[in-house]
Amino acid sequence: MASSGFHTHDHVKCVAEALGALESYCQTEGLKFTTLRRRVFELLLEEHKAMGAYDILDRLRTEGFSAQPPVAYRHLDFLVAHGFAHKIERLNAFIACTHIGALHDPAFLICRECRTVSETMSDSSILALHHRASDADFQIEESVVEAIGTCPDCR
Amino acid sequence: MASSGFHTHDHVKCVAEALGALESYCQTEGLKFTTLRRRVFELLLEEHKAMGAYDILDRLRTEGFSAQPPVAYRHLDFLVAHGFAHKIERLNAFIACTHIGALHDPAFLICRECRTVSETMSDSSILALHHRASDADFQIEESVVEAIGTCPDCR
DNA sequence: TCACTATTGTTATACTATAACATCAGGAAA
DNA sequence: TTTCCTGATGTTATAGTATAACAATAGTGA
Ligand SMILES: [Zn+2]
Ligand SMILES: [Zn+2]
Ligand SMILES: [Zn+2]
Ligand SMILES: [Zn+2]
Repeated sequence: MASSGFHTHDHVKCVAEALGALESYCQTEGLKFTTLRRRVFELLLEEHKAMGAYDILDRLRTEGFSAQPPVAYRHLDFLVAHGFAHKIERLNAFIACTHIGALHDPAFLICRECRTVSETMSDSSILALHHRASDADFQIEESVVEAIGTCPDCR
Repeated sequence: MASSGFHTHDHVKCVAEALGALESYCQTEGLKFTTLRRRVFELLLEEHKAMGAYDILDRLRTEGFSAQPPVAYRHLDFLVAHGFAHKIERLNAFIACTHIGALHDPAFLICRECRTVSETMSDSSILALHHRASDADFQIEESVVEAIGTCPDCR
């Protein structure tokens, strides 16, 4: 068991399921489950903490991969585009999705000390905005809901 | 009348009130209402659109002010710290607050085409995240709620 | 074989933000 | 008045984040 999203869970299973989901997604969509795609996702999955693109890059470099900025961004963007990761705007960083396969507008609890992130599938604050948006004839395409604070472990 | 937040309003009055609020705030807090503070705020107030720090800088430069990055960030940070502006994380840009003086957790509707922003005062009690946060013994210190889409004018 | 497409490699550059320190102006204390 | 302190501004340099553009490669199917 490991701490995640500020509660304990079976993280080994958590990682295995996520990797399995990416592999079968790639198969059914005709995408390649390449070494780098897998490895970048594994790095994001190691802990439930936000990682910057350049953190990823440093890890890849020590493992002997090519480590120019575009390789990190390419694979992170791939994961985000297909719903396996999210960008945390407040931190300019990335996190593995913990609700893979579910259509969702994620909301995050982010510890400013340790960068641990807990993901929720939706949040009523965005519903209020949807209401206001329809009043204004505004079409919401994407939402960012992030709460920054300190987690129990960092207090 | 001008369009703002996707609805018409008296923008001349809107600007005048905001500048007046900053001036009296500075007086009561013993802060100086300097030319640059005033000018940066005026630039943000020109339209209800998010402006990047370097957009501000370009404007200052054409007006003969010193235009090194720290001058833009210093005054933008000043406005944000005292509640007269907000940072739009999704755009790495800034916007004048439209609810000056009110304690609020703002939420934004942001047009991806024209960068026009409409600000809502979200009642933080409606955040489902707060509920989840207290379950997890997580203390929220700050929130980011942004919806990105297209406004009526850009369709 | 050939052509096509997806993926990866590489160089260069753009965009965003802050650290650190020098200078200046105004007000309070000596 | 002179000195000192504080807040504000000026300036240089650098750190951190992200993308454009194009070359090379590998696999697929005609
Ligand atoms: Zn886990
Ligand atoms: Zn998710
Ligand atoms: Zn207005
Ligand atoms: Zn506001």
